Amino acid sequence: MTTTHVTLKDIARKAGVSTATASLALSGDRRVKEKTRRAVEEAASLLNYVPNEIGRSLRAKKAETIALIFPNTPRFAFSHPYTVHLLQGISEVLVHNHFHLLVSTAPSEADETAAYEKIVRNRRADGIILWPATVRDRHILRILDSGLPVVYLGKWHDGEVATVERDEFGGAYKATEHLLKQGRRRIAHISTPQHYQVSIDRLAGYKSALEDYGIPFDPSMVIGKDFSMESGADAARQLHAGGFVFDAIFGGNDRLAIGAMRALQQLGLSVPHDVAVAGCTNLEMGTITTPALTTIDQPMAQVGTLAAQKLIHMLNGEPLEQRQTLVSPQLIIRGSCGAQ
Amino acid sequence: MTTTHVTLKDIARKAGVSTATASLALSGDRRVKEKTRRAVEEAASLLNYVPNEIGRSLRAKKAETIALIFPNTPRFAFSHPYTVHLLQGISEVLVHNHFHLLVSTAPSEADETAAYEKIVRNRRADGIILWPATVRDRHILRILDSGLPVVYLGKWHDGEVATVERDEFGGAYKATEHLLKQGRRRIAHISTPQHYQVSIDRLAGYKSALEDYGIPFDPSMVIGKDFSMESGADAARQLHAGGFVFDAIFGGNDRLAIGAMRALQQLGLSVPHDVAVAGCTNLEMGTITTPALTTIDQPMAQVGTLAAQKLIHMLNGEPLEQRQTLVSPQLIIRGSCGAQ
DNA sequence: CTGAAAGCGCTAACAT
DNA sequence: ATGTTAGCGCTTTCAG
Repeated sequence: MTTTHVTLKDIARKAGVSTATASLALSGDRRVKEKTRRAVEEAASLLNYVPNEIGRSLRAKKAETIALIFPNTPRFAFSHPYTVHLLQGISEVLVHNHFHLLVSTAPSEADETAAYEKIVRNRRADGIILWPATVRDRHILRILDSGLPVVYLGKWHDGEVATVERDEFGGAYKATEHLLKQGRRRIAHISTPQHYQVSIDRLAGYKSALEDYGIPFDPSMVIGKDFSMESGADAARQLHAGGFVFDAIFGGNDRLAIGAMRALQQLGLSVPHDVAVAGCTNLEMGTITTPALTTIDQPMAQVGTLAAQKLIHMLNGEPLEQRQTLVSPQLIIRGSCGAQ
Repeated sequence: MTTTHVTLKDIARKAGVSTATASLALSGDRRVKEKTRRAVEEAASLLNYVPNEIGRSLRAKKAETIALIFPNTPRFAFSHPYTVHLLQGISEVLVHNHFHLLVSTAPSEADETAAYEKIVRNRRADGIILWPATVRDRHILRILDSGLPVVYLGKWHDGEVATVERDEFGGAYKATEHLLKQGRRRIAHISTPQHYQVSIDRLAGYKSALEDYGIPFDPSMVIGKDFSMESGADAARQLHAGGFVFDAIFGGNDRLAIGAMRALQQLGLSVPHDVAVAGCTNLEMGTITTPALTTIDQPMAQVGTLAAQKLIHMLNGEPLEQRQTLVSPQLIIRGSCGAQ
């Protein structure tokens, strides 16, 4: 039960040297005599010395810590399907570089600013990986302005800020194109709330694919919902009840797509025969539907890895090969679109 | 672009007082004159002062941070189905108590000790929430011995250590009992690796229910697998091919149960008519199988909440109402067992 | 009511 | 080769 903390002073005394020498010895500085070094090391291991990183941080003005900031409540942050993969990718890099990971969420939607400020300016972290909030969020600017190194996980207009961005536009394009390639021409889209950049991008990707295939965009084929399976089912029923002619649905995420698919089946329609369905986010759930869901996989672990690496480079003062990185999604073809 | 950090000294100078007075003023100490306080506060807000928490921590010998330690690699830690809910529960408490959350994983299975030691003794965190490792993990003892307040998220024999434990035994019991109540008598169990405490507990709960209903335990009805759907399918095929008579399966987790269910259906068996299936862990995926999966829900967000609250109490030197808390799982009845 | 001084644990410039 | 000193930013006696 080692309750009291053993400090450098303790081991210096034990080894019969000054704290300065002890410090140098432990850092392996060659100015200190071999014999002294050994004495110090022995004392350290004997007393089970572990340096107090707070003291070290204060001195060095760095914390060897990076913060992952979600400008959202914990509830939102940790229910997002991407979060775990992101955490995994980030952790893998950090753990190998001996950095700590601080995970920060906001107490409430109202109270964001305070939370940001605190993390950003209190020197608890040397750099920040910032999850994008809703597009209107003005607080982000503060973080970006704070002077701390930041990697932003989304689109940013200003070429100065480092980003790792996934290509949601391209993903949506691929999914829609896949439907088009299966001969579908009346493709509906269930969109997620448009104050998220990803929602905007997915809608745009969908439109762009239609355009490239000469299909005029029909706003009545886009139906806006939130993120749940139930919403997807609603949307499908709504499309059906509205008497719209449609032979495919591109869901703004997998939950929407799965909800829609099941609702269609309950209405007696066949997927993919009557309506092909594609999703986006690659939930494990999509592997067990009948038919299994064609979807878009975003390499979120890779996003995390790249972001962490980029940040560490910045902290080391090393030049970045690219300030802004775009990672490519992958189309996962399963049965729900009729290919395969 | 606030690059240079503004310190207490800066605002003291600006307000024309000493740093001591400035500090007192900002902390709202009533010894300082109203007028001075206002001057200091004004200077602070003018210069956009945010206290350096590293300095404060060094002084106060606490970090206002708690660490969540997974004695596992990031890959393992963040692919566990419970993790996100746990994080959510913990974050919610911490964010309201102005604590930071450090999430710590191990670089590799071999390198655990170093990782633990560092977090535990370097004073980066004031307390620890510890995710259980495999039962043989001896390093845990070090953490528990470190003198830092710890809340352990599992079973611990010693009544001294604070725990928040979910009742996996009870969950397995409930699931098995539910099958028994549906009149099933030949219940197989697909178990997860037995070097995890939860696996042992679930197997024990299963056995105990059988016993209470007067069914002799038959070891050949337990088949050990890992965690995946494919393993569940394997197990089901193996049971089927082995010519065992069985009318129900209790899966050691939902993936195993779902895999098994689907394999059985592919073999032409009906679920629940021929074989009832119950799982355990309540994945969203279980809601969309046909039939939907009966399962056990462990309130992991609540586990997180309780653990964080308990730890904060300990840090505040407040007495704990209970050192060890057991949270109760809930049986979620859906179609796969024939009830409902 | 306010300021001077000390010190948390560490490291680095500067002596010796 | 090692020790002395100073200081990172903060809080808290202790004097005044």
